[in-house]
Amino acid sequence: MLVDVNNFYVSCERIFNPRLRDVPLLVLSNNDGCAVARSNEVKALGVKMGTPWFKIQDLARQHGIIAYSSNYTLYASMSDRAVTILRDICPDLEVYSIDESFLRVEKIALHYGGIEAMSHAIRDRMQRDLSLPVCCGCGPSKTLAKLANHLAKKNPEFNGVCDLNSLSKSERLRWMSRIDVGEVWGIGRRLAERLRVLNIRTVLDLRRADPKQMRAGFGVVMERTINELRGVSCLSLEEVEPPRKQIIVSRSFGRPVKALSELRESVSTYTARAAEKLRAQASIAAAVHVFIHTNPFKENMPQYSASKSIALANPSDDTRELIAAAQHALTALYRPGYAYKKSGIMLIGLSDKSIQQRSLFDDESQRSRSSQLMTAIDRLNRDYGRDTVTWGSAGIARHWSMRAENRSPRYTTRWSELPIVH
DNA sequence: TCTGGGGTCCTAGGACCC
DNA sequence: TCTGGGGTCCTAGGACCC
Repeated sequence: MLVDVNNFYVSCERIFNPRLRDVPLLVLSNNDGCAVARSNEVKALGVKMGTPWFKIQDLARQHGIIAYSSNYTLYASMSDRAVTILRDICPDLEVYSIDESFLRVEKIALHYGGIEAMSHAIRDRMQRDLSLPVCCGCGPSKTLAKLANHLAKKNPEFNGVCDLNSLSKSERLRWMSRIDVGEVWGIGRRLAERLRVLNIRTVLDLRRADPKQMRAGFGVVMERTINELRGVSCLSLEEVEPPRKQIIVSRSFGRPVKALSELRESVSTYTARAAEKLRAQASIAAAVHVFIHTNPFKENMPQYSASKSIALANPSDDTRELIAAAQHALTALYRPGYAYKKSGIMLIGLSDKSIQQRSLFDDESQRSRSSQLMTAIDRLNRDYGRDTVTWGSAGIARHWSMRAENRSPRYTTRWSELPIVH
């Protein structure tokens, strides 16, 4: 079963601010760039996912669309609560994204008197405990559960719940013949285009294609997708989240940045954040990759885009070493005279900290001091809030930082931002 | 003024080994 | 006329997901 929150970010904003409930509401990407979540009212006005905010503003004024900056602290916190509830109902669970989980339900559903009853129990509980609307889709493979979820979401007659197993075969095929092939999980824009050339236009067309033959033309992923559509499960439930293989932190700037000193602050800030994530999953990085670029949408401005990797002498999770490497890369990349729009860093070549290869000149005492220092800093920042202890090179004023002009309070994670009831 | 951020997997091709 | 067979590792690029 796939459980998916409807319009997740928008729904989070509505929990603590009931005034937002019946108005057209948008949530914008970082830097207030484009629409990443839309209420049903906004979808009805024809606003597409990813539309730049400045292109919607006239429409917004006409129809009273309200736009919020994204509040990832709130969304992550609500996501954690949702997963806690789902795990309580069904422990065989894979967290697939911030607002979706796959559940293995065949046994547990029996206690609820079937999948449909279980689905409604999930919907009621999410509504009652979190004020979050969800849809449940169920099928014999992940791809079919995804498809069922799509049906539940788009067709009111399903009432938010669709179990493909409970439909007759002819009903299943009829629904499949009505859905565009591009809606299938794993079929993106490019593949959908290529499939249409072969006259494969609907989910049913794809289901009828020959898996072996399609593998030759499209690769193994396509073969799996077709088999999954036929009810042959090829993708397993991944209950334990594997550690990340790379960690990226990057942001667009709130305004164009020209000075190397400001780029340096941004790169240190992002590296420090990436290093925290690295330590949180008990990994070390073998190399640091830095990139900077100008605004590609400004076609009449001089463009520059560059990136560079620096390998560390010894894989590390020490913010000081990672920042030093990142700054070294930035020095090599920087060209004066450009208006930079974005910088970012990647930690790559990640491996488990507990099995690290030491070098001939390794200094055990230094290494242990480094670990203790990083642990202490992480704990201070966790207990007393981000940036309680910060890095000098990351700057203080940070005039380059991203725009977020209408962010809601962090209702669930800050004492000072708790909602107040009058 | 103005267009996000963070990931994964697969494949082809090159370089190299014996 | 005419130049093997079997393998690994790495990287870049393309596709996808939310």
